[in-house]
Amino acid sequence: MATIRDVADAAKVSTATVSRVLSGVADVEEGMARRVREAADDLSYRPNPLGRALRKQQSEIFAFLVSDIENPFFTAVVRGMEDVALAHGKSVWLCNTNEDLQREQAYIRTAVENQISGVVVATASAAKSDFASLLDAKIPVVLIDRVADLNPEADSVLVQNEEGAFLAATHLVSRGYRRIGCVAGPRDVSTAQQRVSGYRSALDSLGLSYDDAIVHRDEYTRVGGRMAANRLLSVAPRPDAIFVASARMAIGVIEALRANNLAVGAEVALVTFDDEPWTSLVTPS
Amino acid sequence: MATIRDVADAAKVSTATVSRVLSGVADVEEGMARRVREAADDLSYRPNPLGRALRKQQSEIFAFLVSDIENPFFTAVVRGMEDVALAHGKSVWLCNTNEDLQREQAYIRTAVENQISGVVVATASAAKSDFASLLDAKIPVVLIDRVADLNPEADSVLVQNEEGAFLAATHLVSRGYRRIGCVAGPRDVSTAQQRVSGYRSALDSLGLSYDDAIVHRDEYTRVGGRMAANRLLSVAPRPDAIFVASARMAIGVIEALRANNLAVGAEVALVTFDDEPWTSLVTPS
DNA sequence: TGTTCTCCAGTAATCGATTTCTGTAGAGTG
DNA sequence: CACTCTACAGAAATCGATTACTGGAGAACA
Repeated sequence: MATIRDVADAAKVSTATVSRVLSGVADVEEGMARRVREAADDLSYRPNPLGRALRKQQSEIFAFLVSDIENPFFTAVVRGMEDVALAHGKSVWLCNTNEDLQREQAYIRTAVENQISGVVVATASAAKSDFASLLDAKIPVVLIDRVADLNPEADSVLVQNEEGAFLAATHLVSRGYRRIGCVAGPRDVSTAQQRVSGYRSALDSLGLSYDDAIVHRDEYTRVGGRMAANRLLSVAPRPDAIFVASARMAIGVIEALRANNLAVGAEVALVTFDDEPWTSLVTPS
Repeated sequence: MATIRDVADAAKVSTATVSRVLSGVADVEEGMARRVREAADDLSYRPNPLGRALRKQQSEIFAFLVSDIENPFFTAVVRGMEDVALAHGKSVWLCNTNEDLQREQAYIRTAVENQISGVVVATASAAKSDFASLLDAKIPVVLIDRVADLNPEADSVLVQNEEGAFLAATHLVSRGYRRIGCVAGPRDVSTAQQRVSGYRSALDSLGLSYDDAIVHRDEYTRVGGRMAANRLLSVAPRPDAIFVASARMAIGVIEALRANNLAVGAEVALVTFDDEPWTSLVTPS
């Protein structure tokens, strides 16, 4: 691994000149500049990112704090981020917080310490996630998919959760279902709140009453879906349709319906948020 | 952010002593050591990882080079790696090579430059992936899921691909199917080679002949599965069963069968490698 | 008492870059 | 011709840690 010293010696200039030539921050006499570029090329010199970050107090690395790496929605986002970052010569550091606030805080601390140049984050908790330490360190933050109550000023890229849920519930009503249950995500995740809210306002606007007994929350996972569905199906009178707030959960919900010998789409209708590859395989799709 | 200088000043000792106390490499008089620990505590000092890595020529970061972040198999691996790394105070840097050799090489270069302390990798190509530069830099490498022909000495954690494929094909034969096609992964990925090999030896051992015309390879994706299946279904005589070498591909295969109005499990039987959540939802499961 | 050894803490070098400071050569001006 | 200004390159400081080297104090021993 060649260092800037090696390049400087080969080109018979000082390290300052090498730095100036390669970063182009100041004018350097052309003959000298050419010698430097040739030496750098010969030695296939690449600046040591650690030395550079230490001095500049800023690394070339972005972090993506994702709440659940197994969620296909986020993996798709990762791919996009990485394409853009790589095209700009930066790297993406992917951190799985696992919906755990402490783990999120640990990663935030690591990001600050490593002088990460920017953070994209899907928060673990709408109410309790806090990015003040990043903002204090002047590290740009972009929220994705989920908002954070403590940092309302942060930039964000969101899904139209409320509108989507409204459409889904409206669809069920338009097909004649009247007692529509809801399997939703955790209470302190913003997307879960918004989807329940959209579901509720659809019922309201269509003259149906909202019934808390048939709205069940659990984790955004297959197991969470199954457990919420089991609670939901034990309520009398049983719902004739279910709006599920996540495709991950929908797997568990369908399993629960089958375990109860309820024909999906006939005895109990189902609409889910998200789009995962397998949704084309079930009947009805 | 407190630095070692701040701690040294607060405890009225030199930075060398602070370093020695906190890392415990040498004996320091107890009164002094206590002052240092208290000062570090008061200032909630945490060593700057960049400064440390630069001096020690070794960071506290592991990298996981994954060939396809959207593959649930790898995301499950990521979660496990992260649990262990975090318990040891290390971080995991996740890099999606997207089955692209150039991207893999770019990430390897970045890993070397950042003096990463270890790399786990699912190779992009069995024949062409090369980790010599990591090994030269004395960075430990562990291969996961896929082997690399150029680095046969590397440690690896693998799946029993050949055995699994053997069992799957044998299962189909035991159910009475005789013309068993195969939808496999890319030719230069080791898992794909091994799964085809297991499929083939099952046919051999059961007295069925291997027919290259009904073995079709494509990318380990839904689209790859659909395309391979379409090619497979156009062969006469048509196979009465298919061994699919990946669950991702199986989604595409099932779609192709349906598009051709072939009842899955009746007209054409199907067994797939892997286990994804949705496999319980299709009929037969 | 003088010499050697051990213990331990401070000084300074080091990792590899960037950037401020300093100095020199040549051009421009009165 | 003397002075000022500009351009540009090298010297040195800096980022924040670790660690080799240095040196002083006290113990051990002759």
